[in-house]
Amino acid sequence: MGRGKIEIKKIENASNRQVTFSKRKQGILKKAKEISVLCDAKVSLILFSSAGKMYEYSSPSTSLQNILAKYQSTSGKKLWDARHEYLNQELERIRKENENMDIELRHLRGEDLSSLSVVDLRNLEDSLQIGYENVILKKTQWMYNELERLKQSGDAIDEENRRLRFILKQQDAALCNPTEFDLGGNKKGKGSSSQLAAMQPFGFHVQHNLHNNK
Amino acid sequence: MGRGKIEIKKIENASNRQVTFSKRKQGILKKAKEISVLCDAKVSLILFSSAGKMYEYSSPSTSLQNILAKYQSTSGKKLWDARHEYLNQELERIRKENENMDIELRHLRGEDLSSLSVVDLRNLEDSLQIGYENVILKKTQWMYNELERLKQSGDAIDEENRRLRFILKQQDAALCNPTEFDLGGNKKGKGSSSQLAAMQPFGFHVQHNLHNNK
DNA sequence: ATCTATTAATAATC
DNA sequence: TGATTATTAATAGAT
Repeated sequence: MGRGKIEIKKIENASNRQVTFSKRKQGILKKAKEISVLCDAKVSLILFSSAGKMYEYSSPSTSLQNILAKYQSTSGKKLWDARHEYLNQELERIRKENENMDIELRHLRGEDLSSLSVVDLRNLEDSLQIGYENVILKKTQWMYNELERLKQSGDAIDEENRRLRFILKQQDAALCNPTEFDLGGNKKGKGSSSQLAAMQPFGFHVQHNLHNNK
Repeated sequence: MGRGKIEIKKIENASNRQVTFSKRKQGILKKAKEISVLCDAKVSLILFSSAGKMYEYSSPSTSLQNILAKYQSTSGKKLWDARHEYLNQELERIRKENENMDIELRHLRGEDLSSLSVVDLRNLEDSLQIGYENVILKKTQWMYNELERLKQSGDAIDEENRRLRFILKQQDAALCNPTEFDLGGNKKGKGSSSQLAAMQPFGFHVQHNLHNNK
């Protein structure tokens, strides 16, 4: 029905597919209504477009729930019992996973060690060492970056400083008044080092002597 | 479509109604297949005749269960009961908990540190130190216990040794034969120390100098 | 069930 | 999108 016959296979052009879906959706929903009225049938129709939009029809005076309940008792297939089963299993699985993780976390925090064998303790020790070293590495990296950033900002401040001194000297010369301001004796990097101290919320804490007995 | 137009209202003649249901059922099932193929749509169609016979169509590669799950999440309507709601929520909650633990574990192993702030890094560092110290403490404790145990077992061996020597001496005396066996010159603790060495699968590894910069 | 006159659905086009 | 229309598809009623 239409200007030409079409083959029943996926319409590749997404736009055409969408248009066809829209038209046929209208058609099938109408058919669903008609059969339910004409034949006093219970009908449930759910459609999802390829874009994920949902459309549904449920025959009047019968909710989808009722139809599904009837579906289950008629077909013998379990819909929510199966779903229920799945959820329970999944929950059980994840709970176990969770417990294992919790134990591992406690061990890494040095708690509940009594149940561990010496070999376990030794592995834990290694794991903690590796973790510690990685953290220190990361922190050191961050500090280098920060220092670099502050050094550059310090350079900019020095530059500004020199510019200001130059302007002052020019002004002095222009006024023929040989006043000398001591601007605090700024040397390259001094501004930045005080800034750095202010930004550090902690001591350096770098300890790379973990392997001394290995 | 047909020899005459019909009004869409319940067909009172049961026989005609059944015939019409049969014909239209065929038609709507075909339409359902067609739209699912042509438009790559997910379709679920369930039909009950007034006589209670059931017919269904589910688009391939999507079970009715999947469609219903999607129906629920899309429409927000609940198809199954409060128990399921609870299971779903619980699952969601535990999954989240799980993810958090996983992240924490990775951090403690020194992985995925890039997202952390310096303060986080510092806390991680402390946590690792504390964990490490606790593990070392536990291991040291274990070793002391082991030493004590071996010492006592050594004592027992010495005791046994003395008993054997005494018996031999008595036998010698009884035989009036003054033979002297050197039983290996066992002194208290010698047996136990070699046993200890055999039982230790590793070096001592005790490192209590973690706080030297604190 | 099968047939077929008719209506309904819709593919192509605008 | 929305409307039009030439065609095909579905089906009501008859057999």
